[in-house]
Amino acid sequence: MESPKTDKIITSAVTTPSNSPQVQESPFSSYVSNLSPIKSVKAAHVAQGFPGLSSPPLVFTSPRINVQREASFLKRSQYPQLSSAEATQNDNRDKKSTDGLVYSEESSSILQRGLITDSKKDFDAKDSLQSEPHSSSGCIDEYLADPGEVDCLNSTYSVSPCLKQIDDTSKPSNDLKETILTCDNKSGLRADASTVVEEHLGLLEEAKKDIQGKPTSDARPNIVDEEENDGTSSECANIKSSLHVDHAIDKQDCQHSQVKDRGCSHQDDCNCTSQPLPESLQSVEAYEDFGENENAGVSNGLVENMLFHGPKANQNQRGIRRRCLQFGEASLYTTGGSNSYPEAASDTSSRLAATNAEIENAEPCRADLKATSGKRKLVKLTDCIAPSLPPPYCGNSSTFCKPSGIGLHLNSIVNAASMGHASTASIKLEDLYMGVQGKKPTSVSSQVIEKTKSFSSSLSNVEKNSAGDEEGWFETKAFTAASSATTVSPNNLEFEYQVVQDEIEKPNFQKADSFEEYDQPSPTKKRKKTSATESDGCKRCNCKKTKCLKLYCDCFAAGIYCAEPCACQGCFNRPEYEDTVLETRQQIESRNPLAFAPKIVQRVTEFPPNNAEDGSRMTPSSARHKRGCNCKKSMCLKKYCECYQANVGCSTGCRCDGCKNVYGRKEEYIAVEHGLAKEMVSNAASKKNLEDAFDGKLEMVPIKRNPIHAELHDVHDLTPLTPTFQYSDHGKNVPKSRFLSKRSPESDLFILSSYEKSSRSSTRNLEDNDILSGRDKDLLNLDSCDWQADYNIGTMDPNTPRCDTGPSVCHLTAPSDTSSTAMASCRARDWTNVSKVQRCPGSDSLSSGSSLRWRNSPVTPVTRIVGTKSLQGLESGREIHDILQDDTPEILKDSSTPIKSVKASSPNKKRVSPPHGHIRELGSSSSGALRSGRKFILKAVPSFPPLTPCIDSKGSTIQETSNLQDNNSNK
DNA sequence: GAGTTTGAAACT
DNA sequence: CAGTTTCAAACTC
Repeated sequence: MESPKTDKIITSAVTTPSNSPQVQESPFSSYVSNLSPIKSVKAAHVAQGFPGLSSPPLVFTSPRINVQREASFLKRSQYPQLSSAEATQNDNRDKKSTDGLVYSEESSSILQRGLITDSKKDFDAKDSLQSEPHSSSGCIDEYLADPGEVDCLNSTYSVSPCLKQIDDTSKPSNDLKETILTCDNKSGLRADASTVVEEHLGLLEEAKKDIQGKPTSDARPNIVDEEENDGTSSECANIKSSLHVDHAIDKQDCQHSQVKDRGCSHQDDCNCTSQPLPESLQSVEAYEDFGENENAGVSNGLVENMLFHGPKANQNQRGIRRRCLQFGEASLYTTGGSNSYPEAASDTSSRLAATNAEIENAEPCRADLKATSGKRKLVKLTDCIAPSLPPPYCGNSSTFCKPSGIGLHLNSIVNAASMGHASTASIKLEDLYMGVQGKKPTSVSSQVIEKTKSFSSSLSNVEKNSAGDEEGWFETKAFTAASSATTVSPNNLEFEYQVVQDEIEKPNFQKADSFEEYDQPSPTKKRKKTSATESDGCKRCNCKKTKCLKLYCDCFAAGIYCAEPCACQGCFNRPEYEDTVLETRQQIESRNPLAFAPKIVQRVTEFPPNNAEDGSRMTPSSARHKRGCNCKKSMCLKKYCECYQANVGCSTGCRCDGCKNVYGRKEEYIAVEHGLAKEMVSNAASKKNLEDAFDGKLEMVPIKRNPIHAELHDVHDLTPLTPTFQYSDHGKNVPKSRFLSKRSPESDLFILSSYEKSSRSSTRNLEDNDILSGRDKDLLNLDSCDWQADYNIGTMDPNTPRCDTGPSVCHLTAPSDTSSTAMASCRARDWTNVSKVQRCPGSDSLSSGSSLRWRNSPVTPVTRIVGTKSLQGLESGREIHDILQDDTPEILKDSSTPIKSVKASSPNKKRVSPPHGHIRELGSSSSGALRSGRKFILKAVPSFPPLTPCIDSKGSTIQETSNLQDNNSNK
């Protein structure tokens, strides 16, 4: 392998003489990849490792991950010192390890090997070619799994340059195979990729030109690059359907993949990079997928091709896993990426011209992407990178302002981050990284930075859309991603979202500054803007007495370690005190399982299709605070109010006095809910009809239902284990459910239940909707996509394909895999949701997604189930959305004050019809999209082990009623 | 920048 | 579960 690699390397070096960026990339990418792989793998493991800790793992898993990372970092630090020869040795080691890691799949193993070899080559090439420190290579070497990542990184970077070249040369390579192969073999991308990729890129560009005929070629090429890099994600998005299935197959895988995705996101483009070592295969597949995607992208039927490829990839579980991961990330990308081609050609311009706030509402990323194709690229990159960055570090995300996100903590951080520059974030990441390691990869970091800069510059050249700002932005992100990857795993997701949003909103960031700052080792103090103020755009804590080990500390509450920007005193919320942090977290969680759960749950207000009603009902921002505020003097008009701070309206859960929340008054919310309840009641009349329909439906699709039910049951079983997970996402959905389940006010359980319901509903819906008949798979896939999308995004653009949603779904599933990552992801989603909400108050989808992640993260099983559910009941996705939307408000209320929420629920109680079996209920709920969604939620609530069955019955009844109506209408 | 206000978190 | 205290952020000057 090595010899060929060397050859490839040589070739790559030769081929990329002008590819300084690649060279630079190689070190940087390698560095990043090292981080990401470790993180991803560890993160996943960690997350799993902390099953006991429902929520804590998520947040704090990162620390563990960090620990591992630290080891990796340490190694890295060492590597830099290592000679190139050592680096090569390391590469060999990695190869060996990777070989051992190679999972059952032979193809995957082969792919991995190829990747590894490629990566090795790349590294070697880098070493030889690049003056960059060996560290990167060494790091890469250590992380066998990373090779893929490295390759991805390299490939991504290289690709962009290649794209540039191609643009110039516009090579007519029709060799899809070659391109694909290169894609598959990331390493090959660099070595061979230089040529092949260029060709491929050239083809792509040509195809784009032909297809699109739009001037956005630049943007597209970038997009292509992104797709290639993230292509897996994009593909995943496209392949969502398949993914869903995959998810169903391997929930764990999905989780891992998610984690990986996170890692990937951190790493950059390549979701692949994030993939754990064993999943290197996945990465490879992802690459393959990318290649395919690219090709597809070239052709108009990108999405379709993607879809096919998804399944093609055979992609066994691994493939699926990857996809999930990629999807998760891809979701961000895919929305843009997947859309990019198909949409880009047709829609992008229009979209760009007139970004549909609504559409974008569903997915901020999308909107952003749409806003500027170039941004899309950036977004992708940013997505990748962003995740890596810890929320607090998040860059400026100027636009995002506040992620009003799900987690206040996160939000706060995010907000601050939004204010700050992405560059700063990157710097912070480095600081964190250094802090974690106790070392400062000064040389490496500086080199990396420089490389990234140069690379970014090259990219910028390549990408017209990105323009200089984007370049800088990209660079910073990439850099940050690398750094972040090293440091914070859990927060990555949040970070990503923030970053993405920030990028979108404000593509320009202080790149140079960030790098420069970053270069400056002075880790914490220099930048810390004394207080957690947002001056940097990154909020940070200023704890003086709590040692940053209490929820008072935003960092701690957000599940992230304190970093430079923090002005805390006697801080123990640092990687070196990981054990302490974890213990503390556990303690806090023991008291309140939802302590670290996102505080803000989004409703799926937008839900467009069926639910104009819901939308109307929903407050401008469907998101709500789980527990609600308790403001007495601020009238919910100041940041003292968590609801206001999160840019969400107050709900029934709030105990505020004289609420004047500009985002939605409690009274209004209640009124809306009442209206909903009335509707529910009216629908209840049709329950019988629904039931009948259900019976028939059930019969129609017993198999699906069975699996779903089984899953649901499992979920229920699981739910008790990890209440936190459940609650988060479903919290939104919960609202309804909360009526049903009074148990946990905040309880994730509600959320989970909602998920379950959603899944059930989805399944039901599928059945009810004739999906059961033969469409099941397709429906499932599609539905799952939709569902996921709904679930994640909450508000999918009607226009936007499921692809967008798909990624989100993946994210959702992914979080579950790794608690830490999940946390991050959840946060990220929350943020994203929040951000979206902020941007687009109407969109609730995002919040829901975040919540999902939470659910997933804490309770991997739940997430798994969810994934399966999503798969099964993709169609129900809409319903889910509806449910989420409807639920979200309730959830918020519920979550915040389940009991309190009960008031709101009271109306529902009337409607609730206890008796119906869950299945029926589910089925019924499924029928009615919106209503069913709600119904599902209700049912879901009961489904949760903790939740009282009575509540469930109620919920089920309600949903059923709604479903009945829907069914009736359908019939 | 210091001091005050505010509400969440923690404690009893 | 309610009340009180502690805490850090938000806010004001």
